[in-house]
Amino acid sequence: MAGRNPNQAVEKRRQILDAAIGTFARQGFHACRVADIADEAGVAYGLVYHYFRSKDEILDTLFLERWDILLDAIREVDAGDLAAREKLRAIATFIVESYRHDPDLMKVIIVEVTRAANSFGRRHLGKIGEAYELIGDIVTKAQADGEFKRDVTPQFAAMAFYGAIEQVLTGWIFELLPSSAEDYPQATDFIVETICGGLDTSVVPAR
Amino acid sequence: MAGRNPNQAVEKRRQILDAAIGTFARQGFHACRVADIADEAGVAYGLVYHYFRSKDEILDTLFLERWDILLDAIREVDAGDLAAREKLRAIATFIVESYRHDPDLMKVIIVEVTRAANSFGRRHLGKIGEAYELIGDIVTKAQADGEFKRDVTPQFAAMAFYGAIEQVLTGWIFELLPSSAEDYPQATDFIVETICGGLDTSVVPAR
DNA sequence: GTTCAGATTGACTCGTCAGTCAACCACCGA
DNA sequence: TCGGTGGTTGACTGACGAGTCAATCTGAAC
Repeated sequence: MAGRNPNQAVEKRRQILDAAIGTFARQGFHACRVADIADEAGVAYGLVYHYFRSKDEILDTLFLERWDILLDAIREVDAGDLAAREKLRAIATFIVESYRHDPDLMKVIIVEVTRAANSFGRRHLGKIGEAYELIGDIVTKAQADGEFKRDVTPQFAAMAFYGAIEQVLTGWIFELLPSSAEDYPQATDFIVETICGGLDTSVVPAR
Repeated sequence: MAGRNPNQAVEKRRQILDAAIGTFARQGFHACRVADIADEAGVAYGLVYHYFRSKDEILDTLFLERWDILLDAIREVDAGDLAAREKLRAIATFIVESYRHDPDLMKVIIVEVTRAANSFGRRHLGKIGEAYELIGDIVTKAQADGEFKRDVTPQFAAMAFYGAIEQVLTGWIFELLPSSAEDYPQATDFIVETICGGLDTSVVPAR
């Protein structure tokens, strides 16, 4: 099963990454030992270091793999010609669906990287900030078009939007919010409705 | 300077707590050693263990001290008879002012506890959740009064509101958002305006 | 069948740090 | 002045876990 076949090396690497997702999600990055990852992957301790330089590199890999997909998704949404509200809905949907599809991975990314900017995420602050900027760009355009009002800075609007999403995911992760199948699309609606339409009764004709 | 005077014991304890705020904020909870806290407090290593059972207990103390103040503040706001939007504004103001007044402490609380629900914050999930519930109560009442529309669950609205605030603070903490003196009240306005009024142009008469 | 590169193994090393503890000291009351 | 309570000290211990490495295995190539 040796290195002649490059696919098998890739698979072993993947196997370790997948084990790491589970282990990080269950125990947290700091609490889990490399031995736990190796055990879960059904692989010897040393092999982890054949494929990765360090425990950190495993988490880096998991984060970057997924975050780049998110950034691409946002860029693609932005490039389309939907209304701003629909663009934000598409982004919220993408993130919520990512969570529904692989909650452990999203938990690791949010808990250990995105919301751990002090310890681990510091290294990725730039990458994380790119997402905020892309969302801000959407708001900027919407304000120029008159679709969004101008009294909130795009930067702050982006933070409010992203923060609301992440908070809801965090609520699911730690079981502070209900998360049955029908809650996912509903939560997406709630977030978009709150951020775009606001909570006030006002005159908004609703979605 | 010994224990006869109980005030001096309290002061020493405080001295260690204050040193811990600085050290945790600068290096992060995991990266900083108990020796760093002792050094910063100008105190011998062992004395830290005279006043606290463990490193964890120091962080617990910092968090609980401050979070209880926040919960009280929210309860007090809720008990008043302001309009819901003004209640939310008062809460946002309180949190933002807390940050302005002691950014290091708020950084520690947010980065090491609130947003670290997996490692450290797990122990305080209940306490943290109380804040969400209190905010949710405000929304519930506002919906009953017709001030807020009913198509967003109070729970989700609370998460969106709190998430937006925390995200903005995080932006300040990691210098992803401008944070000069005039940005604080403005940010408060932005958050309240976004969550209550929404980003849409619509017919909202502005704040 | 032999060779060999690369995969795989897991016992071991080595640094780190939270927490302990025995000694020391400062102040108060008698 | 002396005894003692309790604050204060910092060297030491013990556990733990990331990362190393020499030995072993595997299968492709010839």
